[in-house]
Amino acid sequence: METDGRRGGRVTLATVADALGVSRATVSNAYNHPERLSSTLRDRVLHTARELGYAGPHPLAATLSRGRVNALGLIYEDPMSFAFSDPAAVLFLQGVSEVCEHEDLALVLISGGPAGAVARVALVDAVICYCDVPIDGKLAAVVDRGLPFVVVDGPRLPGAGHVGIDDRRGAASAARHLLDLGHTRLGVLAMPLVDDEWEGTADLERQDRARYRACRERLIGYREAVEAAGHRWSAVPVEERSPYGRDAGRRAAAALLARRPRPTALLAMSDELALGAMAAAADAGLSVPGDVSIVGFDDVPAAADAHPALTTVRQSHREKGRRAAELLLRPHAVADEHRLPVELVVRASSGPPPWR
Amino acid sequence: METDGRRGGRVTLATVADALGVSRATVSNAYNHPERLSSTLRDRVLHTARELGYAGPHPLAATLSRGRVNALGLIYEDPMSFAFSDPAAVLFLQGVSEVCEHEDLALVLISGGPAGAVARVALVDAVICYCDVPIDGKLAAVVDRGLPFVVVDGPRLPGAGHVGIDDRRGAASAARHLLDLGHTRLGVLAMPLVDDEWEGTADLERQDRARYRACRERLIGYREAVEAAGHRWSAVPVEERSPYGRDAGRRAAAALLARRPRPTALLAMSDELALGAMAAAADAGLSVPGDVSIVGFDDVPAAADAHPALTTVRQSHREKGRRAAELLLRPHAVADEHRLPVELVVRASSGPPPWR
DNA sequence: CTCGCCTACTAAACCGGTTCAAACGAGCGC
DNA sequence: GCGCTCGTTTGAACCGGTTTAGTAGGCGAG
Repeated sequence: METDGRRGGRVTLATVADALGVSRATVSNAYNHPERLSSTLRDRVLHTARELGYAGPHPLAATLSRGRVNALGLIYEDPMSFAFSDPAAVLFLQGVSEVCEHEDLALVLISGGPAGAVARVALVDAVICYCDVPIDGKLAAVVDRGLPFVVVDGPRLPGAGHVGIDDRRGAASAARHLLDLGHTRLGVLAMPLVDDEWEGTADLERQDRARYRACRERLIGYREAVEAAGHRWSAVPVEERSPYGRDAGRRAAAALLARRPRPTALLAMSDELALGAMAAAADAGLSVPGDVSIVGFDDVPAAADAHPALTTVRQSHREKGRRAAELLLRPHAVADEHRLPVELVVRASSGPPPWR
Repeated sequence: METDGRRGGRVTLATVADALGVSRATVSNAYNHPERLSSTLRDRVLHTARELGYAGPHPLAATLSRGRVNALGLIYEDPMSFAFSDPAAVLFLQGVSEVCEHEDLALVLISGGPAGAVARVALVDAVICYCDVPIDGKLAAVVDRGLPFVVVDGPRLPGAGHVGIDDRRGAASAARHLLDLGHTRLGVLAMPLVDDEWEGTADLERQDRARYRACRERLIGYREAVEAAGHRWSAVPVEERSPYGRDAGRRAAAALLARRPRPTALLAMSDELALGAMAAAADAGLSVPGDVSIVGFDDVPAAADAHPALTTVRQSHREKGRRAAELLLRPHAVADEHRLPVELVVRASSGPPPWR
């Protein structure tokens, strides 16, 4: 016998076992398999534990034996703090957290530089990669560790699940909407195509190098619609700004609206960019949609609240979050692909061009 | 000798040690204390590890020995998913995540019911309790486990740090602003005072029972200002709605604006409630601030973007998040108290009453 | 030549539990 | 009185590392 119940003063499961003269297995069972103990003994164990100030099995140790930590990890492309200023990302997080809540799982937000220092050691059972990027440091850490993971909006990766939308079709429907209204001079507001913080009008070569899948697809969608309408894509300026917030949209739109002839319609690759564009239009004394039409992408809540309400492409970020989390809960389904619907929502920010 | 390098096919540190005929300590050192090994041996170890498909020490096991998981926990009063629809909470999260990022810490969002099932086992070193509530299930779990924690906006708890603002003064300044403008018929929009999902006009007795510290303090602030101006507090209707979003504000304001005589100014305990109130005013065909003035609390970004821009009490949620996280990083400082500044921001949603 | 010290590495304890096969005793049918 | 089953309880292995005290060997100084 002679276990080591009192080492260093810490109260461990062994302390309790010794105090009662029972085995550690018994104490462990009192917490994890109460039905295996006589109720008398169980009560004695629990009572003694309380008396000794034992707060129950140390989660870390329990976890090591069991091999499960009951936590889902979430890796974000950029610093995690950026996610909180992106309404779409916040909705996504909400979706994920709903599932976590329901399943009694913790949600672990993993940031810590591209090197993946945190990703390498984060205590999680599986990971949602909310990023649109080829394997970089963080994702590599996940792959190395052999953790199950799901990619959202990004590329399909072998062995990993996938949740996304038909970005191309969504973008095409937005462009077609404007073209159908009679617009011929379009401008595009793009989030960063390449991860180099460059800003300016992205030429075709740069568009081709677009690194982020969703970006690339949306660009292709715009282009297909423009060309299908008989226009030249090369005549459509694509203004790229970094990072990807409202201010970026404002600056990109300012540049586009300063062109002569002025575009009569702006296609924004996100609602945040579009809302920035509305501010730029106001700055320039232009009315929306009288002088310039604006169409966004995402349909975040602020889109409907805007003045005028923003025409945009709806996708459910929350549902994406839910799906991603659920995919990880059913391991056999991890390699699944979920493609969620998109839908053009016509509101007040788009109308016929001024000359019509 | 004869270690157990290959049990069940899993590649562990022992596998690598055996393959090389060195001790496990050596392999461990190769990763954690490279300087303790000759570079020759270190390279051999790392190389063999790669060859065997060993991804490095299992974080869980490492953690058990070291006793640190490098993660901060965050407990939210309500279901975590609610936090993502509250702009103030999102800003707070952003502040926390900034620090986590900088310190290479994971941020663990803990939800999972009031019973604290998740809180009891979440793998974290310390906890931020972003809730304004006496010890309930979740917090009890934290206390039992002896984790260091910080309370934000809630009550001061012995041994725990605290971050908050002077809610009373902030509320008083909002009320004083309206009273100075000449308003005499005020109405208050309150978030839940007691956790019973009740809705209606909270009488003095119910106000007294207000369970949430911030709520209680803001109410007192309003009251003090009202009484200092020579008015009777009991004449000011306090409309309570549950939960605490924009829709709640809309409903509360609708009720207040239906009163005769109609209040000429509304004090909202949060910007979300205030923005809901603006919608209610529009519903009722009332102009803001012509027919009714509205003042919020928080100064979230949407406040400045509203039409008209919202007068409100500014506090920095992000800074609160940062402070809370930082408090936990310096253990000796955990019992500290941080009181952040508040400031009235006068914008366009408040003006003199109609008769002036 | 010897002592002491330093470097490179190892054995064994430890982190705090969980789990599984086996032991034990009691009750029961025959 | 015997063999069985059932419900409890336990010893020992295990989870996968980290760490500390200590050893072997090489080298310089005295």
